[in-house]
Amino acid sequence: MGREPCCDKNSLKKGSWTPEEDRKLVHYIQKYGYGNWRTLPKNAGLQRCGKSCRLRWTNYLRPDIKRGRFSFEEEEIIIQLHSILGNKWSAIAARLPGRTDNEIKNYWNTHIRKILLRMGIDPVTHRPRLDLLDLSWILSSSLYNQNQIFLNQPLMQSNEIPTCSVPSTNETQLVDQKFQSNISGLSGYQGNAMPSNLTEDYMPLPSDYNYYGSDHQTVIDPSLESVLSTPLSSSTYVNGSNITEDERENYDNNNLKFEISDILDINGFM
DNA sequence: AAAATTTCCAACCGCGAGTCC
DNA sequence: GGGACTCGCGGTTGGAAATTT
Repeated sequence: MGREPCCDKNSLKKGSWTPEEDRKLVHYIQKYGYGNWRTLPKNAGLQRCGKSCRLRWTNYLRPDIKRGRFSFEEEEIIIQLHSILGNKWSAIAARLPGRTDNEIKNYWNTHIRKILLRMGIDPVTHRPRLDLLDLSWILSSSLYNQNQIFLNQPLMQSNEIPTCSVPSTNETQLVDQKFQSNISGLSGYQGNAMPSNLTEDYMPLPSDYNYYGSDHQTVIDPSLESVLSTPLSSSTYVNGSNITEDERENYDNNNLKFEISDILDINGFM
């Protein structure tokens, strides 16, 4: 009748793993493999539940795990796949060699989700929502106060449809279209329900631009700088060349100027 | 310098699907 | 056939580290 419980929970250790426990787990798996998580802890001399061992191995100890910050390309893939798959972290992780579902999930929740919310994008639907846009952040930014770049930025191309000052249903749609168009210009991102015929008209950004990367907003608001930052790696590729952190930051900042103004026709709200 | 607050992420929890007995 | 179990997944949390006051 059934199986024995996988472990006696009362005698098991919980919490952070010690280097010694890691060593035991790695040593055992290297020698015998990890076929049966139920019996592994006992055989390996660990006072842990098999579930905890599996998690520790798959999320941390596996030799093929890539550690360090996510690259532009990886961030692009995550956003693109999330727009298609939703919170299917394991499915997303399957397409990012060396990254775990837990790591991607954490990165999404701590970095990307915040960026999308500040930009007025619903992180669930990947569609713009004005009620999510953090206008206070835009208006209080040093960039706006000092240079009013948002206002001076040429918002539209001559062939674009002008927006009116009071958001109407049509304008909401237009903002939506402009938003999707800009997002679609970012390499890799396609979003949902993007009107494909608008793409070229509304694509002021280079094809290798990354919209999430624009959250390196030191110029806008230094307090937000860390939002996209992850430690360790000191350089990143942009346009096929290696750049420093500062260069990446500047790159992102420059793109933000375009991005916010294009996403929202700020003039219409002033 | 210290306290308070925020951020980040490793690890835990609970659930559903599939498997075992 | 069905209850007990494993496995894998996604959501949540605890606490360390970083940042701000």
